[in-house]
Amino acid sequence: MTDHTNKYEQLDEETLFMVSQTFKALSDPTRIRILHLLGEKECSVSVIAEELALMQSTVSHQLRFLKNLRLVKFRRAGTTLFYSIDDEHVMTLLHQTIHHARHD
Amino acid sequence: MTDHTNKYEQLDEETLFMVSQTFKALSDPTRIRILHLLGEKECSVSVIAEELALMQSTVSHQLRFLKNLRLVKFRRAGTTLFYSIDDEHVMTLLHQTIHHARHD
DNA sequence: AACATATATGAGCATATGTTCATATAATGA
DNA sequence: TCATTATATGAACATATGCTCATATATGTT
Repeated sequence: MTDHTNKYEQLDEETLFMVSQTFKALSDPTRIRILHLLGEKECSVSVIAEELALMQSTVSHQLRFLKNLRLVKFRRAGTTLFYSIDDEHVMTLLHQTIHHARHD
Repeated sequence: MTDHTNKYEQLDEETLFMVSQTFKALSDPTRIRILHLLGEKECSVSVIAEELALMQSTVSHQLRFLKNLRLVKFRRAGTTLFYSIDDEHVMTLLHQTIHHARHD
């Protein structure tokens, strides 16, 4: 027999954690600006800092955060590290939301 | 002439704020659980508290937060308030991200 | 090796966030 | 009106967050 009591199915702990982490990454203006810039072009830390008028330290801290969540990756060229997007799905979320914010 | 310097176009302040607010709403496990439940069915405050094992006060505070951002709405029936989803776009973001979290 | 350049990191600080407790408000019924 | 039920609210508190400063690390150059 099919269960017709229709009890609500909770989100499991692990999914809940992953989902909240993903949205947390996108909830800070600085991180949004960094991701949006990296969506346009691969950038070094210093270029990000310059384009967005942020302290090098601030950028570096936020890049570590984004790297831990595997939203960005980097390649080394001498002493310079070039960062780029590593999660297209999250960029899709970002672009959808930017579009939504602008057209409502 | 077209500008070939290809300067990066910043996100404007207002968009940045709206986008970060939207993601902030989705960045907390309690709010995610509430929204996910309301996505299944319209619920009173006390039912939400019971189903999710949360204090009535906690639910009420979070509902105020979500109501301020117009993510939920409510209708009154006597002393009971029935809350429901008021932003399908944000629910789409949530469901996409849940799906993504589960299938990677 | 000594130095310069690019980036990373830890500590300290101010602010933001989420929960709980106690209480207020609102609608209903006796 | 008084009591009851459902919800909202403010204060207090603990924790999380993001920035800045100072400094460490890593690579390349002379």
